[in-house]
Amino acid sequence: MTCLGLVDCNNFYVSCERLFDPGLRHRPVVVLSNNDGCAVARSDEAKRLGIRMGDPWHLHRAEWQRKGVVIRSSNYALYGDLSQRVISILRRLAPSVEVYSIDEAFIDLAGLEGREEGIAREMRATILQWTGIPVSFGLAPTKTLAKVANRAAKKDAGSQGVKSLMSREKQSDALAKLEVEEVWGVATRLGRRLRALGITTAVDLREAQPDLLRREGGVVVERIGRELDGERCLMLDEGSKPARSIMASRSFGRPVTAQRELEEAVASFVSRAAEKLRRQNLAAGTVLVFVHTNPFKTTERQYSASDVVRLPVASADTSKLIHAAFCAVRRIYKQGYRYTKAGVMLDAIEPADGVQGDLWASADDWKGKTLMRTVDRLNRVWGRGTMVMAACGVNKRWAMRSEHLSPRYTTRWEELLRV
DNA sequence: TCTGGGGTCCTAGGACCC
DNA sequence: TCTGGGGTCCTAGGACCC
Repeated sequence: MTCLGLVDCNNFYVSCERLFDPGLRHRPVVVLSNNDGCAVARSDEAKRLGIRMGDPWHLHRAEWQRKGVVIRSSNYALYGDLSQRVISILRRLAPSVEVYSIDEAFIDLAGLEGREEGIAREMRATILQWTGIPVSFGLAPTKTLAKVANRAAKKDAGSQGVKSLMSREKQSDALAKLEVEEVWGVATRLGRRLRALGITTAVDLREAQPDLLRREGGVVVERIGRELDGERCLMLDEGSKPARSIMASRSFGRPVTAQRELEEAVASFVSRAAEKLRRQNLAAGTVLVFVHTNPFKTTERQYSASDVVRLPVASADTSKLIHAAFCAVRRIYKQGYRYTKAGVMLDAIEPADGVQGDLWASADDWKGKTLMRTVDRLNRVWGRGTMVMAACGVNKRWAMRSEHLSPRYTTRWEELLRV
């Protein structure tokens, strides 16, 4: 059985702040979001005080002060830099690494089975020594189980930051203790539906029939169930895919009412998003603008709207994108409302050289050369690991169109042709 | 006065084509 | 003008993640 590791930096933003201010150690620390809006990271001490993710600062300010909580505004440049350092060490130590988020990565430990715990402990010590960032390792045969393992590594002090769920018995133990909503990919909505079926713990989800899960929650939930059962459905994805959408948005510090002000904000969002676009050598085909009033002010009149403008030709040119965005603003702006947030989303993204984003092989050609050529082109254009529309598995009724017929996806044409 | 800012994937369903 | 199977492509919106 092959082994995956999930490496997760502990309370990442807080750990970063502590590196540069050791006086923060052993104290309750909270890092706030942009505009100092709400808590986005808490130290263990802060968590013990009952401070939750997303707690708004302005509502808890006095209370936190009383409890001696140290507050920090976020510094994403710093976190990004430290994240890169951790990742580069991982890349040196592991054969393949998938960066999942700013503070998490999956690593492949295939071929190291039996020694994975020792190896993880060594990696952990190295990362701590070289960067000062404490990390936790979860080891398991699938990504979803590795998530469970990682959580156990953090919760269980005796594990010292490394937890292996490579054996079925250990998996059963850990899953029995886990509420279904705590499984990666299940949140309140899906949790509610699963509970209605009598599935209340992660182990229930593992034991459930895949076709039941398919019927109730689609391919996503089926996949989660199989993954918990030790079947690998989510593969390690090393190739960093080009972005499919790029967004820039902000809450305003104070309510905005004039169209003029909205336009100014939108123009700055577009220019930021366009920069990101160009840095990745991409162009956008559509520009979406959204605005809304303060949803927390239930007594005020609410309004929210969005509008998409299609460009005749995909572009990364800031002025063209701004022009499109202003058309959208003109359509959605209404006088008399107090806007507190707006944003811009660039979509229909394609490589700047003008090659179309989606590549198709029609069903007639499934066994033929066209498919091979399509996948080939796909790999050339997008890099590897990006084809998601192709499914392998039972395939009698291709009329299902975009329904994914298999819980597994692949970009390897050998595998596609085998279907 | 003040409640983040990004993203991804999947599904349903409509318009349209041969 | 209608029938109908088979298929493409796109969009909106839901759900989730960090």
